[in-house]
Amino acid sequence: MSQDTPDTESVFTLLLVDDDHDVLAANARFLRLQGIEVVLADSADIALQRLENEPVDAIVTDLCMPERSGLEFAAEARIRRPLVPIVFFSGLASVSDVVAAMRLGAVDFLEKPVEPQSMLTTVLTLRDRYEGVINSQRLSLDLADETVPFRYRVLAYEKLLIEQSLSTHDGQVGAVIEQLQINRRTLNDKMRRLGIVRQIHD
Amino acid sequence: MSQDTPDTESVFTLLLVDDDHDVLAANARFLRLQGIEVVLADSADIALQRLENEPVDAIVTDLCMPERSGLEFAAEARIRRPLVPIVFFSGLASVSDVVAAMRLGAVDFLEKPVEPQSMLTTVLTLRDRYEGVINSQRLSLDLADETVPFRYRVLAYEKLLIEQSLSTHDGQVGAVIEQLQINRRTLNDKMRRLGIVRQIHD
DNA sequence: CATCAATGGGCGAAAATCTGCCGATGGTGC
DNA sequence: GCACCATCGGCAGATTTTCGCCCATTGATG
Repeated sequence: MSQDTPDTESVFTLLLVDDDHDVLAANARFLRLQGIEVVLADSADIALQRLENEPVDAIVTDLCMPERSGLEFAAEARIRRPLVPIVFFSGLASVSDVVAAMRLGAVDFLEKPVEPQSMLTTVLTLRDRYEGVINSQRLSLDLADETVPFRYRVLAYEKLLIEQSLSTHDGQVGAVIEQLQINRRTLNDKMRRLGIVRQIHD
Repeated sequence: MSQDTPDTESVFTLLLVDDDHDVLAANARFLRLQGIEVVLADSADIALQRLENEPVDAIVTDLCMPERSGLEFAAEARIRRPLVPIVFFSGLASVSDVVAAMRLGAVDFLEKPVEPQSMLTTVLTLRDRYEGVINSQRLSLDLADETVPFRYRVLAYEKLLIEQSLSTHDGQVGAVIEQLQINRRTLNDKMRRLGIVRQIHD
């Protein structure tokens, strides 16, 4: 509802990962000047921690990092937040790196040196998509915990999908049925089982 | 069940696209020797025609072609056959080309000169996946695609969870059972249904 | 060769889910 | 009031999934 609370649900937050502190700080400053909320991490481990503890809506990460590479990090991040878009950047990317990154669900791949402008464009695209697709629901569900049993994780995902579709269609169940190609009766049952409450905002 | 029957009831057909006739013919001969059903096209236009008129289960195409590039072709192909996997190969691929290709749903990207063996491996992978797809409807892993029906998206997520867990535990099924807290029998069934192949790297 | 651990899979009963049929509710327009 | 539309839910049969029991295979070990 409100918009200037420090952590509303409507704030779009970017997780920026780079082991080079100077580049990290410079990029962060630039993005913040453009009004993007940025969270920083100078290693994959830190990034994973932040990902678990803070609401993150998109990730921009370096590919080459000591200890854990960007690819490994992305794989881990994927487990915790399957729907958060990831953008890579790197100077020495081989074709197979790019393929691997895209397979992990990368949205884009920027080449170093990254033009501030092109990074901004990419991030703004992510934000627009975020605004468009998800309004009220936060992308980061608590699918985080690896100790959560398989069944519950799948249920959480089902719930997320339905809530997402509901919110993009303004609570229209009929539209959800059509989009998800799911039987009406089944959808009703699932909503009740998963505790999904349809709310129409007029 | 079966594995080396020359013409199984489920015929897997590959569409091979390359503007270089010699390369095209050579690759086709090689693949046919391996028992792959191959359909040829020496241009994007021809390929699109064939795609419309003949049953094609996978596409392998050159990226650089006169008139219409591999990317444009793939985009068109995508419209006509959204679920057919596409593999690109090219000698001079830029990062942005690879990104564009993967976005168009490419499954892999091979670099020229293409080793016959690696092309074969890729194609065989496609065929295996195709077999799995036959069994459990279709499962082209696309967690982001919103046009994919609910059920398939959930199945894709289940597959992702299991594969992730498998890979973090180095293929140890026992560890997966423990982590996901899933019944061993159920896991086995799901793996078979979802076409998950456990691969141990020693 | 016997044994053990890990895994895959057939069988079948129990459980869960899907889904068509039908009635109920609430809002809108005539 | 009545027709219409969108939605929800009970009921029950069809379908799918789960999972215990039991056995086969494989690879390592004694």
